[in-house]
Amino acid sequence: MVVRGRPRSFDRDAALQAAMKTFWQFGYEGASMAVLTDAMGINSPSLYACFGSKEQLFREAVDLYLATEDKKTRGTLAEQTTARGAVEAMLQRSVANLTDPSGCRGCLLVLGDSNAAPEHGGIHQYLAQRRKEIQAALEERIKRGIADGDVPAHANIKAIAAFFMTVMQGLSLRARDGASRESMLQVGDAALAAWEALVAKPAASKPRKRA
Amino acid sequence: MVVRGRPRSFDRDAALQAAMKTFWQFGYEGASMAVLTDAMGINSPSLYACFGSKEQLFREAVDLYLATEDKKTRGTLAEQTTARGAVEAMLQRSVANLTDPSGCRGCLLVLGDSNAAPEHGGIHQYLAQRRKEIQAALEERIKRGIADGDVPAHANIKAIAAFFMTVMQGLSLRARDGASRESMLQVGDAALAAWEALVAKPAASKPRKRA
DNA sequence: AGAATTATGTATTAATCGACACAGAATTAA
DNA sequence: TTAATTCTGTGTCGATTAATACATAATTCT
Repeated sequence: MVVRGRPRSFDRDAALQAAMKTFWQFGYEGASMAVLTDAMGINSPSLYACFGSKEQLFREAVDLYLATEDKKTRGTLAEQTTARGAVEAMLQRSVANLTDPSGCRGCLLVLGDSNAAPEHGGIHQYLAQRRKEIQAALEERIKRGIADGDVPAHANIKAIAAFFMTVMQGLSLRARDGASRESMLQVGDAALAAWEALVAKPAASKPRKRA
Repeated sequence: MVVRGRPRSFDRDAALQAAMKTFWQFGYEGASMAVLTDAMGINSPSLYACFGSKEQLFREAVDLYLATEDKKTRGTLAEQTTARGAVEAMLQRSVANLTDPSGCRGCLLVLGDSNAAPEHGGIHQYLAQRRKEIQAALEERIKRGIADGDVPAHANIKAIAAFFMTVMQGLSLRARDGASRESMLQVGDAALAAWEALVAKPAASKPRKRA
């Protein structure tokens, strides 16, 4: 099946990857059409004809990000033999990703919709959903740890996953602020230091006073 | 000393507070002049005559935020008798602040410059400096814990402070995403669970393999 | 070849951005 | 009262935003 009219003069995949890196670096609103078309090497009519709109382009860029950058991080979850090892590897892999030397610091999923413009609620919801999925994957990995026997059965899975997600989101902000990889690894280690206490403590109502 | 010309017809402090809440809710770029002047109840020439520019207004708003909202959080650091208690109180106070029921969720210092528009580098630097000061205050509080004897002398102060700052920054993001106060308190508790391990471990080079 | 189809480049659209010109209003000083 | 001063409201400035109109180029189908 051959397409009929004038053939496209640019590589769609390459243009999408350029768009992804641009969104990664500047966020959704920060990546203006002028910046995007310049980075992609095309004019705006070509962009709209090929991708529909800026928002649809962004969604495709996010999907590409998930399929490439983020997949490596999530892959580490499955590889490790214990839940703790998986979280440790995830943190280290995440820091490596966040301090990308090519200039795209931070996580597209976290910083892409950083300014909450109400008219771009679709963007916000789309990313929030993706973040939710990642947290769910983390919960599943911890649950597997219970099945494997390396995590106590009474561990508060949701709280533990929320904690490590919060740390990774905070690391995204600090990466964008120029934090060194070394200092971020230290933060990851510090978070991991909570592991034993977290899995040991049952999901009790919070005792605000302690001995 | 009486001012000469036509008197100002609005309350400067009230207008500044309205601006602060607007910046708090929308961030620097999200708070457009139209939104600001509407919230402040004045026209843009009055805003410029009174505050200079949008950027100067933002800096004054940040200062007001520090002097009011954030001061309460920092005050808890000094009140507590131990460094651990101070961090615990800080986390709880921070969560309360981040889940402000008036609709301003998250921290102005963290989310105010969320989109890194290169032309607004001054805004970014200003907030980054304020965040740095807060982290320094946290380091000082832990250092005091060493002096008071409730923190081991070999504790890695900078790493501990960076860790809890990272958690609080992550909590800002999750607050903006609508996380419940309950879930955020759980995250704070989880972070605090790392305390004993953190202060116990000397600032050694990271042993990536563990028993 | 000629019609049909699709992409490209130039130029432009309406809307919004931050910022300000200007005239009139409100006050004090002389 | 008159001049000087300062603030207010209307209106608008040039720049930038995302998104297209339009004519032309390049390809396939008949």
